[in-house]
Amino acid sequence: MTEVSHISFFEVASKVLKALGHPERLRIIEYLQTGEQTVGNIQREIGLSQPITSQHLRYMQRRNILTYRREGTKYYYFLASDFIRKLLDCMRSCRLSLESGETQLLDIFPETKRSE
Amino acid sequence: MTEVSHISFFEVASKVLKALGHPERLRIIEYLQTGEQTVGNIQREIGLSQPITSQHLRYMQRRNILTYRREGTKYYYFLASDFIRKLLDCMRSCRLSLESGETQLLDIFPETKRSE
DNA sequence: GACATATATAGCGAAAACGCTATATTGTGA
DNA sequence: TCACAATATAGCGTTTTCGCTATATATGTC
Repeated sequence: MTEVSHISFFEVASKVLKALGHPERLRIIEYLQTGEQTVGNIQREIGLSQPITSQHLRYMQRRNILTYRREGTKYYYFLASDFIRKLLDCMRSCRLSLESGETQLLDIFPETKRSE
Repeated sequence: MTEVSHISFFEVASKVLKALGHPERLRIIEYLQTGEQTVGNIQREIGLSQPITSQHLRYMQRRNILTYRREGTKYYYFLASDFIRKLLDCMRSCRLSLESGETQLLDIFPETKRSE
């Protein structure tokens, strides 16, 4: 019974959000939604170097977003909790709302050049 | 018609998530869900110093999460887009799922001491 | 034991975030 | 014009990210 009760939702949520605030990590997380994967598979799927992949995975594992299971020399990483899965559901919902045009956000990348 | 089409959802989303990955900023955002507020009100509500408050607001404004409106010497900040509002809805849904016990996440704060 | 495979870890430099103190800017009213 | 109120900005030191290269570790195979 870990007593985390005095830590507010904001502390917890912000920590998770921060950990997901990286494009490659988001891609990894989404990839893992279909189930556990080895480091090698993740690496090839996302297109990252081996150390970078490993570092992102470890980063998220330390923050309890991922866990892993070992089998011989292979490491299978997977989503650590239903909460993360719930969050991913939310993300997908937001994504759809964006892509359908239901909502939009103006110029998250204002540095984007037009016609160059 | 800004052409952001070649920038994937992951880039956009991660940028927003990163910006929200801070407890005080989350609090601010949630506070603004009820409508626009002056810097002073936000500052008092969240309990931050004036410069810190201003900096967080500017940080989020630069990332197009907030916008402001000026009236005399007062600055009214408010949520910049429906997408952000949608995201907040998702957050609330996740929050409820956490608090109701429907989902949980184990030890996001492992450094938390027990009985000390 | 030699070697390959799969993955983790260390170390490093550049960049960004963070919180703080001090100061500048701008509008308002006497 | 002077002073005040509301807010922004600058500058600084510390910490955290980030991506990279190089190396270590552990397991399986011959």
